[in-house]
Amino acid sequence: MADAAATRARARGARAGLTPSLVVAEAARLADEVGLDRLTLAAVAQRLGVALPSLYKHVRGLDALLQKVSALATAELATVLAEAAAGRSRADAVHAVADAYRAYAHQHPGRYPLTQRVADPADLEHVAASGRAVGAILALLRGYGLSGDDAVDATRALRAALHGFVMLEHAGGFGMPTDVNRSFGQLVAALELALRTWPSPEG
Amino acid sequence: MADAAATRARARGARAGLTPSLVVAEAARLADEVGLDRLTLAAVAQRLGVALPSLYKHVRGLDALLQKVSALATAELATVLAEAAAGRSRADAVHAVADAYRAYAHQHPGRYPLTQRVADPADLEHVAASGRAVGAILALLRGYGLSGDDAVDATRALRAALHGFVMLEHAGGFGMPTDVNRSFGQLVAALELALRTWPSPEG
DNA sequence: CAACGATGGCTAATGACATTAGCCTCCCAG
DNA sequence: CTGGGAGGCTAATGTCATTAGCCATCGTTG
Repeated sequence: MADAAATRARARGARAGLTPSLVVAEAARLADEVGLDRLTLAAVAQRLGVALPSLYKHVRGLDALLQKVSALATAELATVLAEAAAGRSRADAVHAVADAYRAYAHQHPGRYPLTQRVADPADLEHVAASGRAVGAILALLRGYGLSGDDAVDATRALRAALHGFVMLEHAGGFGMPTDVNRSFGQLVAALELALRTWPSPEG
Repeated sequence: MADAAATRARARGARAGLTPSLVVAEAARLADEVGLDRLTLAAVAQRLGVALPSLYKHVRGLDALLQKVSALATAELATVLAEAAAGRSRADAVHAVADAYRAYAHQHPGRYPLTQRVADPADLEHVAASGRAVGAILALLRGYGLSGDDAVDATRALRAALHGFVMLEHAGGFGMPTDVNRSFGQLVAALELALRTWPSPEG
């Protein structure tokens, strides 16, 4: 493996050539492979072929690393959602965005939960990514004529439903063998129905 | 404090009088006070006035303790939901159960997330508690004439929405100052609306 | 082209935890 | 009153995060 060769080379003095971005990218990959709970600085260092403390030259510590992976994942999710919404509107757009959201969570089970971390206000890229993600949802709602507090309520409802579903799904919380894809479609359809008469679901 | 006195007494040989239930109860209390992430065997032992390894006479280890707290919390939540549903039906019942669910999550921020752990099939009490919790939701749906796969879909939708909302809320994911109670009410109303025409939200 | 200083590796030390092993006392059953 | 299980304990081990401090490298600069 190239890693072992590189490690041997560095034993003679060569450098590993790490950067903060490389460390974050490897951490994100690792999280998806082994699970967020097993994302450890020790494991990241091993995968990068360096000793654990070397990582501190690139990230402040474990929590800062998680926060950076959060920023990365949030940016990725925002892009995925925006692409799904492009060229669609109303029910079509809602289902496309919902499916894209769930697909991202499935493809990146390790980093997905980190997308729910609140951005550090000092991390402008992270803040911007969060804004883009919420913006993708808000854009959906414009098709229903929603804005202001109503749009905030509807955004929260969509986020809660999507997040809750993929979390329960990933936790294995759906015991019954009943088709999960169908359940998800029903949930999204239910919300879409409500959007049509928001904010007075009664009418 | 009595704890210190008890500790001194035991230094002379007396026993602490722990039981698995006492340990689990203290762990649950601690989780709510300091957060699930800071629930540690070391902290539980300290609160009970014993050395850390002593806990192993009562629980198999940290993960087993978390699983037992999960069983406790699930049972509590099931009771809360059943009581909320009692004597109500349709929209009245849906809102009461939803409010009770959220209230439990607020009152027990540490143990609430553990209610989403899947029960160990060997832990019959835990399995029963999970069944009661799902049963409380299913009971709601009978008022809408739902059963079979439709009821499964609707149950998943309700659980996902409720779980997602309280998780985002607790994570501080709702940045805007807009009234969160109102948002929750809107979400529940939206789902209730969909239940009326389930499983074809189109109609 | 050589010296320099910042950069990016490293080892060593510390401290929190979980876990296991093994000891010793208490308390109850006989 | 006595023997043994139950329920405490200390000690040892291993993993991990974090900090301190060392040293080689490499780009820059005189």
